[in-house]
Amino acid sequence: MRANSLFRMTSQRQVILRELKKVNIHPTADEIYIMVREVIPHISLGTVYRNLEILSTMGLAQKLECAGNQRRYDGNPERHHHIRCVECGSVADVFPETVTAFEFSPDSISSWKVVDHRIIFLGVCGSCMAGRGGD
Amino acid sequence: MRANSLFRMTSQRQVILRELKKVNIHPTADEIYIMVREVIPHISLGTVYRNLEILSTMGLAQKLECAGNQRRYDGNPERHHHIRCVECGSVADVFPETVTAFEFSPDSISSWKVVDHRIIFLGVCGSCMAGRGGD
DNA sequence: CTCTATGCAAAATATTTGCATCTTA
DNA sequence: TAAGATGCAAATATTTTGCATAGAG
Repeated sequence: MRANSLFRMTSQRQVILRELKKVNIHPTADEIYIMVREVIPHISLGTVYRNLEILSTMGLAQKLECAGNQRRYDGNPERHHHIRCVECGSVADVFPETVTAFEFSPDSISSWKVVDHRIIFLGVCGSCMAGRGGD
Repeated sequence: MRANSLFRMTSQRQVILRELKKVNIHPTADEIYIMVREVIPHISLGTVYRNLEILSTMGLAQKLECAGNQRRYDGNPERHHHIRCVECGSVADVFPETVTAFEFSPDSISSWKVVDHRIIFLGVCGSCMAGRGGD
């Protein structure tokens, strides 16, 4: 992918983006591959990886800052945070409006130019709490 | 690794922890492997992976919440945040004292029990800024 | 037409695991 | 001396890439 590429909107790319936007589970590349194959049976996993990368570059999706060991993708390109279940690993969205009065002193990292930040909340999701018997 | 294991402090485990604590680059398993081999030439990469996992379980080190594609480890088990360079991928510490007046309304994630949070700052590190010609 | 994108398969990375043997407690 | 740990190598992911061909603009 060159710096000045003109990206084309192929049917594969459209379907990958549409399927990614349909779900809120922040799927891995492999999970997206499975979803997209329902629509384009002969699509290859390589194409899925390449397109997720390109869609992120285009600003139409995003690679998650973090989600355990495997890379996950988010069809919502808007800036937001996430919460991950420490028991089952599921990931949900936390929108910035939720976070109030957040400030930090950039002096402590003065040799850096701070551009942005993302917050990862850790918690226990509803279904895992239920599984624990409401603990 | 069983739930009730009694962990033993082997020389490999000691050296891995000591080398990990020496550096502040938040190394990958492979980088730790290279450092430890200076001391224990015949150690295996599998042992390094197993011990990093166990040391994290023991609370003597931690796996980083996030650091791009490869897993990274931190010899400082205290709770703290990180900043990652968007250009070169290097990771530095940001201690919680830096972050003031941080609050969020847990209502928006009411079905979850929020346990903790980590902040990932994104920025450009000193050397990448220098490389850019001060931009 | 030109240049990007695709499918396929192989390669490159990254991490985990089985097993015989060694060590710690 | 029993249970955990190691080294080695093979097995598993996971992600990237080369190449001939197809397709978008």
